Amino acid sequence: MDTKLTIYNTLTRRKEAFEPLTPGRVGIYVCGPTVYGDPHLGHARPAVTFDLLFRYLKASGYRVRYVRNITDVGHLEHDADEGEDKIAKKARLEQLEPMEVAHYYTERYRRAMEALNVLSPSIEPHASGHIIEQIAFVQRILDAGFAYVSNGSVYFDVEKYDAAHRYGILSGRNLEDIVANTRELDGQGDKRHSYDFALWKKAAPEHIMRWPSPWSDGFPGWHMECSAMSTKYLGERFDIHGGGMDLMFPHHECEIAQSTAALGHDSARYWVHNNMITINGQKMGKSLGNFITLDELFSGSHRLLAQAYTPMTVRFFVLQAHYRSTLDFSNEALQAAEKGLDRLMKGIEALDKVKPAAVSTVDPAELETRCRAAMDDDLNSPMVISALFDWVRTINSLVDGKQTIAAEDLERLKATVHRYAFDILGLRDEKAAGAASGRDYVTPLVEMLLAERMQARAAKDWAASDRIRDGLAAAGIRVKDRKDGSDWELE
RNA sequence: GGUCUGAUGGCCGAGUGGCUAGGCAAAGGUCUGCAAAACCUUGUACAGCGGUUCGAAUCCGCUUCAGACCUCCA
Repeated sequence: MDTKLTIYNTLTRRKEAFEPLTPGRVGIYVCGPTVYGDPHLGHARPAVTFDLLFRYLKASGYRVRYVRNITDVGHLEHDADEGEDKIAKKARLEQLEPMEVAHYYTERYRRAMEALNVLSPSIEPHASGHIIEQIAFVQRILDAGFAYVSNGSVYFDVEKYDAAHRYGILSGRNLEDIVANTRELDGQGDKRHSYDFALWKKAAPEHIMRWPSPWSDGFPGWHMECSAMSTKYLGERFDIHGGGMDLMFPHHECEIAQSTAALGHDSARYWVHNNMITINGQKMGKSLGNFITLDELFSGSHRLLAQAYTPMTVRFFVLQAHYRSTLDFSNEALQAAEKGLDRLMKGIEALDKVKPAAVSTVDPAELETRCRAAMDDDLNSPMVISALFDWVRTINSLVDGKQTIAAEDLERLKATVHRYAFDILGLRDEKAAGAASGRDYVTPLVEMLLAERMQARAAKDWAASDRIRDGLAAAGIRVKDRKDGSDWELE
């Protein structure tokens, strides 16, 4: 709780000191995925970004309730009469139950998140499980006079709201801009104005996903779930609301309007938005069809991929850029991340080889100070990584004996490195973990062969030595000679 | 068209009025029977043009270019 965290608040367009509403506790709501497709690289960005925030707040001593929703209903494919739910549409195409589709992709999403070492949120509410709350929320807005019923649907009255509270505070738009720039779409006959948005939609006869309500059999509008569920689980006021920048308008803007209309005040204090991942300079997204799914990334099965990348490489890649910058995908960048991560992990492993000395010529407090300052400065993970890399060099010089460290400082250094690399950045030493499990199995064999090779080398029988090395290499075991023996690792 | 971001060395990517970010690649070196691996050393870049300043990549203006949102999107 002793952080001096500053965080960029989209609402005010500046970095602000973070002060929780309730001392020692933090409530966070983040817009999660719409589960009608495989999670892609773009989904990794907010997941990792807010995981970083979640981890840092927890590591700083806060008790955090982190709510990340699953959207399994409510997003319209098209507006108005064509209002066929995305989930329902896909379901019909594939002859599946909507919930079957939603469940399938929810599981896929969870698995991908687990692979990325993204912690499970405190609560992961489904929109479909909160229809009652959403209906109640719509009713509150109606009661407050900021919505109207039209032909079985309920619409938000943007004009009336704007007069009372001003619409557009998050995205920096005013109503005239919106009027001038909102396209008139077909079939909006039920709305008074094109910029009004649906709170409840009456379902067309063929629409599968539908629930009874006071107004019609239908389904909630696509901004409703976040207002209803954040209020239910975090209260009428909570600390942080996060999501991708592309959600700022209209989604988050409408959320603010809904909450303010129903509650009389805005609910989230800090609005935090991660930037996009781009590919060839363009946003990666389903609408552009240029996205790479996480599974494809992990398996290398996409025409744009030169190779497979481990989940930790992807995580590290995301963490190497600041969350508010765009991050451009390329094989070169992923490969650089892969190698960099490898170097970092090897450096951390080397910590175990450091022998304590009587005095320290290095001060691990420097690392702690730098990492903390970086995290406090709007979650600057690239700076944390930079500090860790500087210390990898220091660790290597400690191993070489060029620098020395006392036992107490060594423990402190280990604790700091682990805290930032593993607990806060959420990295995992995949190779070490994989090797440990594989090693048990093959160790006796490999050790025996390496002993043979040692003898051959001692006898300067290079042919025999190389034969053993090549044989091991063919089995996926890389031999690394040292002065006094050999190390080996599984590919 | 409106609103808003950005332009950093071969690549990715931080930073920000004066001090080496970092990673990858590259070059050199250490080690080594060879190889691999590992480690060490090396980079003076900030779109262009003006302006403010003792000093600007960092602030201001203009120009050019790129992107995001304005429609579902992480």
